[in-house]
Amino acid sequence: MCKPALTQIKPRRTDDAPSGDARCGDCPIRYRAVCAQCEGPELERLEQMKFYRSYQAGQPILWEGDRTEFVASVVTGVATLTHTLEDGRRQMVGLLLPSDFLGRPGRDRAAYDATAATDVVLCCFRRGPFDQMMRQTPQLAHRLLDMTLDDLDAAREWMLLLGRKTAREKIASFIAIIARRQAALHKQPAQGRIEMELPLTREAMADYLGLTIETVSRQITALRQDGVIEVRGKRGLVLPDYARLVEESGDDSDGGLPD
Amino acid sequence: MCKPALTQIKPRRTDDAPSGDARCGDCPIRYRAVCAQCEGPELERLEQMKFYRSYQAGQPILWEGDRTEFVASVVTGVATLTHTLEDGRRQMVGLLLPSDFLGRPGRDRAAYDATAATDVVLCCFRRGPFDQMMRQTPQLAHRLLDMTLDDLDAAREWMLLLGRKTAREKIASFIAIIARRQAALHKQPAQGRIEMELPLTREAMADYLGLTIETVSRQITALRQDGVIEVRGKRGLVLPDYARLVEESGDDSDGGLPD
DNA sequence: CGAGTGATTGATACACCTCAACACAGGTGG
DNA sequence: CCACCTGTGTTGAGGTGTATCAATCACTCG
Repeated sequence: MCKPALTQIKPRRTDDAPSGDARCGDCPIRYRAVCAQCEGPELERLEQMKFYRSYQAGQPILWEGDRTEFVASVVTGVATLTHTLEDGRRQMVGLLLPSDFLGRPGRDRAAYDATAATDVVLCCFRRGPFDQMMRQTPQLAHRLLDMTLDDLDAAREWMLLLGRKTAREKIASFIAIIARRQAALHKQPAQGRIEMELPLTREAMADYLGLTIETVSRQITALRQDGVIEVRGKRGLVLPDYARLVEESGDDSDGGLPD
Repeated sequence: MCKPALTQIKPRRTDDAPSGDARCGDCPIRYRAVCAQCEGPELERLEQMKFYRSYQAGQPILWEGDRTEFVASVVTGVATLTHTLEDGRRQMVGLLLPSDFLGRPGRDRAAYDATAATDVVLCCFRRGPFDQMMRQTPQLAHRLLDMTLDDLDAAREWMLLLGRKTAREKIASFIAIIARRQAALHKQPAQGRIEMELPLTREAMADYLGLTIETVSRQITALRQDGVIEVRGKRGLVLPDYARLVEESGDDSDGGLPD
């Protein structure tokens, strides 16, 4: 049905970033991440625990089945979660943008491959101490529950896309989701003319949408020819009219991923 | 891409079941539902709050956008969550079996349609009191977090199915999931010869798997002709060899839905 | 320059959808 | 009792959207 993954991840590794420089108070995701509702002594405790890690675009973060030593928040960049079948068919099952949470408390093995799609900085916590703190800190557990419920909603929206949308609608939906989340970063509503950057390669988009690279490429070409999008290089896009794109996506009420 | 939903839900309604008869101690899902880790006074408080509702097969439980007055655990039967696009394309996004939780704390509107696939009994809690209790009872919040994380894992497994599996693999995967969960109810591993009952119509299966009714029917016929399954009436199935079915499903390590 | 990677485009194949007819069981009413 | 209807599932013929296979292009890097 689709080609085995031939692409080899480059084996280069980034050393851990010099840890603990940044203060939580200055953190760009301070009020959106899992730590959002922690203050005072609790924030202090997290601050003590945390350490940063950086990954270059294309680097693996975790392999399915690996022991996980840490959980983490994405500070900057984009990471992906993918499932792989024995014969190499791959499906992306999660797209982690800044403030999203990576890892599952109470589970010591990764359920999916995690990969850096762009350069990524993670704010990590060792699993043991973090689990312990979660048991003692209700607002941390509540925040994580909220975020997980948002993830579940996003996953279900995504299932609708995978199961019932055409290739053209899938591409339009994907671009709309990215546009909305980039707009949300600047605290603006997505509307009118938008310039944006795709955070994924065509291959990763294909894995996200349950398509092949070729189909992704063809549909992008088609949307360009129909004036729905303009293409600027490999990753750059201009949306002359966001509403037009949403029309193409198959649903106006496009809920989509949590911001 | 697929036909608008023409099926009309029969307008018959069941009155609420005589509430509060059953004691939590006798509940068949006592140690698997959201209340599993509550004891003593907490269980007592839930017991006071709870009320039962019954729905006949085919009845709607909630419409997308409805105000939700309660959250609930499925006690017996099977319910479904579905998303619908304006043009009528439908995708099931959740399959709720006994002990699964319905509803989202902290949200007052339903995000999807919920429907009784078979006759269903729910153990309900009014939203306000339940939310309040969740804020005061860490083990309740933790249990719900755990269950939500399981749901998220299941949704992601499902995404792999929707995005990358063939029709035949989808059918085999679905049957395997149901077989495993039915086996789990009897606390047995799924293996060898299994007799089972499909809890869904062909239409609901199609909505689950992102297929059409016709394709579902054809693939079941094909699996029957290949000796992978035997068909007993509309809903009955015999699996001569569970392992053979799993082979057909595309993945041996078939994680799937939480039990 | 050549090698390598990511993306585009074209020709063809086929898996699944669409439309349509039919089978079968259960219920209802004359 | 049988004719009729309705809901559910099966089967067939044909069309189409996307995958597959393959060639080429644009860029970057050594």
